[in-house]
Amino acid sequence: MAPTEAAPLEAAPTEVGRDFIRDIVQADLDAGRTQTVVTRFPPEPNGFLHLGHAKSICLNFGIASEFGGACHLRFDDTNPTREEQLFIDSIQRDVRWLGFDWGEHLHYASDYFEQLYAWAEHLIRAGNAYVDDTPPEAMRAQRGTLTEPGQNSPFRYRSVDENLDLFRRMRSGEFPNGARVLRAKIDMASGNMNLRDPVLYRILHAHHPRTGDAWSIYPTYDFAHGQSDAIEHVTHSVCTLEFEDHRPLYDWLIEHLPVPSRPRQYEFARLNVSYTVLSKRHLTRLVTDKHVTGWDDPRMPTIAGIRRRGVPAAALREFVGRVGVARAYSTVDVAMLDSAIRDTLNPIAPRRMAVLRPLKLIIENYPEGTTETLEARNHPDNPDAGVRSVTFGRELYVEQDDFMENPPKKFYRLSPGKEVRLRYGYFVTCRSVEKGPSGAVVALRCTYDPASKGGNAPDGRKVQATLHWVAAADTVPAEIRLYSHLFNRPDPGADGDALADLNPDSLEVLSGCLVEPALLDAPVGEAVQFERTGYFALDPDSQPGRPVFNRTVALRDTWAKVQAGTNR
RNA sequence: UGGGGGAUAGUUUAGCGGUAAAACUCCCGGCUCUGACCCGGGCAUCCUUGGUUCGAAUCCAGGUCCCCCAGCCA
Repeated sequence: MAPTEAAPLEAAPTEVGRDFIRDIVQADLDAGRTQTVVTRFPPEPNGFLHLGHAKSICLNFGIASEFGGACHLRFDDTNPTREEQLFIDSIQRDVRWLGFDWGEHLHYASDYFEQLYAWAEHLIRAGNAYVDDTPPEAMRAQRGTLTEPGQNSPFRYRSVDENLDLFRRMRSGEFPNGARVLRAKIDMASGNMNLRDPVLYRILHAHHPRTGDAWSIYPTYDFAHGQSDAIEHVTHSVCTLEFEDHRPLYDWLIEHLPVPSRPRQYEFARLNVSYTVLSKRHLTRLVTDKHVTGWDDPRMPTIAGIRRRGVPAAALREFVGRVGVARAYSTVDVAMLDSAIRDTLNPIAPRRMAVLRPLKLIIENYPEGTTETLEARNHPDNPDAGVRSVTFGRELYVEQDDFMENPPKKFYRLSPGKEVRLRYGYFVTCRSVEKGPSGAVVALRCTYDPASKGGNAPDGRKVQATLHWVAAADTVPAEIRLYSHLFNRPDPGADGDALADLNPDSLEVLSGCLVEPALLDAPVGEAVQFERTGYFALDPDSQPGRPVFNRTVALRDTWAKVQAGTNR
């Protein structure tokens, strides 16, 4: 039977049930509760975006594109005392780099200040909000505790007219910071602290990056967020778990205001990653206290730092996809990130040779004063990547780690009497070593087998190891920066101050590295594989003829594990 | 007896009454002109105690542990 017409008329089966939020969206669509899905990514522009934001960005923009909807980028700029244009710019750059497009939908909560203000008056008129003159400390005392109900403010029963008058005067700038606030009149005895007459507006004589000095009062997050969602017709307002307690307030405001749409808030567990921190507070401190060189320090878990390290956006998306979305508190092993980076880079990264810690190798039977050109593949599995020329000669450099004078049993690499292959080159055998005054090996004296040119011996004999190398006659000096975990424990700060857990060795700068000349053409930020070592990307700090490379991620190193095991 | 959430391998996640699935890590082995990649194999008292059921990670009841909330931050 040839079921020629069996192809379903429906488009490819929608990928349903990938996580509980997508389940909800699908169900809303199926039930007709939602016509077009609208999500939003709502950062406050007070810092750089990090891995945690990447999860939220992929979720919100991902849902929008999977369900044929839209995702807005909205700046939650309701607190001018901590927000800067620098962050607004960096956030847009990072979201774009991650591969997402908000189209026409670049919004700011500050765009809605006038509307929000009108709604505040609406609440006052309905007797649902009041101006409170209680000083902050007294207000805190009146709020009660987790186990005791709060006390009503003495200002709670002001007349609508008085409230309106005072609120307008707050707006006009008549009162100093902190003199009064506008509060929702809900329930001072609620078990949910957010419902104990939450503050909706506060007086802030501060210059706003976008509205300048037009306002002397600013809405709080709670008063701005849900209403902004409603104005933009956001259908699914996805945020992290710590806002769960705010949902009843979110809903209360939506229900008491004449908003144009009915958004719903859903929460998921925020991302935590081992050996790093993802709180703005900590990241800001790392930058301001100069524990790192900046927000884009390659050790930082920021998008900018990760990008500078050489990680492609696709790797971040892959990582986020592997991590999943759920409501359970969790900390992802940073090894999962590394794995996603390697898996993304392996099929596409061009191969090059670079010697990080050079050790001279002299081929005694190679004709002096001559060199030759060999062909090296740019990718082992992809012939389309082509080949390049590398220079071979009598004097070469190999990796110090690739030689041991007294090797342990499982050491495959070079040692006196041992034969190995130089990648794309010849078989060489170590005959003797030269030592410096301190007794350290400074050069290896070897012989080569001219018949093994290209990497294979005609007699079919095998070698256990293939080493990368660089020719003394044709090499470029480079600086290479090796990065490791910023913190030296998987849960920084678990015992107190996270900064006390900083890893003092998170950056190792290698200055005497030698790389093949083809690397001079490497584009900034795009990782290449240094064979047998790892993925590296050119850093903007590079000078002409003096490249600087960042290690994006190391290759898996089974030998290092074996060694670590035997040393124990 | 404040309110709100969460517990599935070392780590994330799937499972939605039919006898635990995937990725990462780790261990063993194979392959290899990268000790990479790749390919085999291994690694789970489903927090706990009871109950319902022919059958429970899934349903019910009671415990335990963990997280969030007392900003005029978001």
